[in-house]
Amino acid sequence: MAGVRRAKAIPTIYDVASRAGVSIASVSRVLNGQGSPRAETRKRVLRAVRALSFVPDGAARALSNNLKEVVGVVFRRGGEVAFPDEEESLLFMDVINRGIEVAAQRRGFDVLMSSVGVLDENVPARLAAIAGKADGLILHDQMISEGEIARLAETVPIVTLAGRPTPASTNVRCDNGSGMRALIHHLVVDHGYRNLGYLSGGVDSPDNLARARVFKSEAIAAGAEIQVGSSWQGDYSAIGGANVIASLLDRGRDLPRAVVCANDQAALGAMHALARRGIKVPEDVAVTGFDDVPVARHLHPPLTTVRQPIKELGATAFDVLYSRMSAGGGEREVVLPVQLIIRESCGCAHGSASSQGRTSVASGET
Amino acid sequence: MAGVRRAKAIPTIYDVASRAGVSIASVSRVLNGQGSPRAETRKRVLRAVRALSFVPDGAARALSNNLKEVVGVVFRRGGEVAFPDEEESLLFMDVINRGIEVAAQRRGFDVLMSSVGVLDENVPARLAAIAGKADGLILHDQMISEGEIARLAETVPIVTLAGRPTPASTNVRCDNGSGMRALIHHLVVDHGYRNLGYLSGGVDSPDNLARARVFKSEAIAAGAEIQVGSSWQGDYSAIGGANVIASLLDRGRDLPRAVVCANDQAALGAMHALARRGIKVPEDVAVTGFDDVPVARHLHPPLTTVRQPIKELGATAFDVLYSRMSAGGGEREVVLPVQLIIRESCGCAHGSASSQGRTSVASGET
DNA sequence: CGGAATTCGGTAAGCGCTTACCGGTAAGCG
DNA sequence: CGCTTACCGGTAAGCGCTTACCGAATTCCG
Repeated sequence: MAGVRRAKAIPTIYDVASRAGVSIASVSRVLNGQGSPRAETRKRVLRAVRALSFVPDGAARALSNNLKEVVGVVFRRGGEVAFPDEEESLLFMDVINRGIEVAAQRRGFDVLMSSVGVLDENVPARLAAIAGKADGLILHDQMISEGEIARLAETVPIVTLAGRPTPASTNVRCDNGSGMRALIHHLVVDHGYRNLGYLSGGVDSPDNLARARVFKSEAIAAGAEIQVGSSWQGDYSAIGGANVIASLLDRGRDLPRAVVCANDQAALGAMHALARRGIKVPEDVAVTGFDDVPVARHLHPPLTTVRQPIKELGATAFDVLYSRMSAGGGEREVVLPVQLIIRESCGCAHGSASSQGRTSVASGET
Repeated sequence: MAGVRRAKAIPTIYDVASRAGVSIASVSRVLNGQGSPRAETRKRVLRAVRALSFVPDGAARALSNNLKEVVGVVFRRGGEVAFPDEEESLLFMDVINRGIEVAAQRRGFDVLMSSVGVLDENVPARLAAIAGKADGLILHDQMISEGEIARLAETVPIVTLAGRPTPASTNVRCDNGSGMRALIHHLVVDHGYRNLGYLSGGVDSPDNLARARVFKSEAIAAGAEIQVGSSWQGDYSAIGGANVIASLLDRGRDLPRAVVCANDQAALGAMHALARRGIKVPEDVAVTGFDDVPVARHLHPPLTTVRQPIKELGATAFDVLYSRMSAGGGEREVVLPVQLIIRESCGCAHGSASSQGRTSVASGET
């Protein structure tokens, strides 16, 4: 525990009260607009507040009100950054967080951020610490088991992002199914690719699982061949994506006509690896991503991907959490629509219509 | 004020104590590792804690310890986003925030984020609200007057980023002087440009002022002509930068050989505007930025700029704040070194050494 | 084996705020 | 003019936790 302990005596409500010549109740009342203090009283209190630069202590208010007006957001801090472009992709979460922040602001809440390192042990304890400082929690990724979520959810309302709903928590995610469906349709039907590979993301990621599932069923339904499996196992990172491609090539495997990546970062890595071997994208192999992080449009060629409504994801997470806090319960899952963003890495020509919408909304299972 | 009020009775330390058959003091002691509870006692407490999923209330702890272990970070939420590339540039602050978060983590602190809209009135009140919830404050930008900072600083320690030191607060910034000096040297001496314009940032920004000042003195000392003034007034935004260039052109003014922009975003806007008029960068006009945001290297041509140690800026801000919290007082200003990043927008050829370091450290005034 | 030195752990006093409750004063009314 | 009704504002309890203080139980030593 830190050795900090503020020393200087900062003014309390008692100081204000005595300086204004009223009781602490009156001070509190004028500060919170409760009751109906006389104009005279109000004026004196306000004067004293100003004179002392009084700022009411949030902890005391929270304790008294049983409401902190703080929502905790926990996310994973990545390991090392291997690709120069990767760092900015990390910012995917930052955009979500902005969304959360803006939504929280509307309700007078502030956002308490806390990252946990990939190799931090005792994550549940860290989460509990945050939980104690907040009225509710938003969890990025799958950072703890469902059982642990359930247990924590007994203490604070919880909303997960790109996780899995539990009886005690709501999950907010994008419509992986429709996105992948639209993507495969474009690749197989529009471009006529007959052989696709799925470069997967984290094994335990629900998003990845959903994308993989739809990839398979949709590609097969469209009559294309697919390549999946352990040699196609990535981890959402650029370096992971590059490794998959590199080792496939090292073992002399034939690459499919199109590599569908679980997310943009993996696609970025894959494209690097391909470029290093002199394989042309999209002429030799098409590559697609998922997410539409800002850098996607700057890649060479610009990345065809599925856009997630990133900011809305965050805002929705907060709104759902807020309603859980006030009402309790609530839906188990909220699904936001995605949009297919066609650029050039899929094989579409430079000048062609660069963005074809394909939007779908769902609110049940995918 | 929100109408939320948690209903479900969450367990308190009393519940734990009675379930474990000990006093609340003992519970507190085993939870905080104070005193020397007997193994038996400890075991029973821990069991009860587990059984109840007890999480100590942060507000109560904070109140009792007079330490919240929370640091508030306040930043400006931008207005509308005009250029597609701009959104990601906004993330400049997010990187700083990451730095803060990581440093905070090391001390067991969490970060309370709060943005204030450009047109939010009553900013001081919002700041006070954050101040009440935190042990210290980190302020991005110049969001309130020095007088207000001083007043707030009576209540909580304050560190500003890219602001101005006050008797009561420390400022953390990068070494604008050396960066600008290196840049001008490169432009005038290496490239031989004799005529430079400074596309300025926000008028009241200390960073902008410092950069402008050194731009002038250095360019003049090097024997170059300069263009500055109200027609060169931008506001750090891409749209602002574009407008400056556009209106200069509209009025038939001759552009200088090189446009030195106050930051990367303005440079981005300027390059857009130039491109729209068919003016070639860097052949006709060279353009440079400041900050080295991630997108800088993706521009066409890649942007020559001055790199700020963004993450370190954040980490340093926290460290300084932390020492202020524990010790009080502390230095008035901390200056971090920058590095000139030479890419192509200054006129350097594609294949040439793409990054020439020029680093300098300072810790006083620039 | 008795008294002193230790150890543990319980009791209670806050930390700074909100608010239920109630008493006092002033206004309203017959 | 006396009594009821409102209206203000003060007193005090309590939010959940930490910890100073002290008594009880245990251990140690002469």
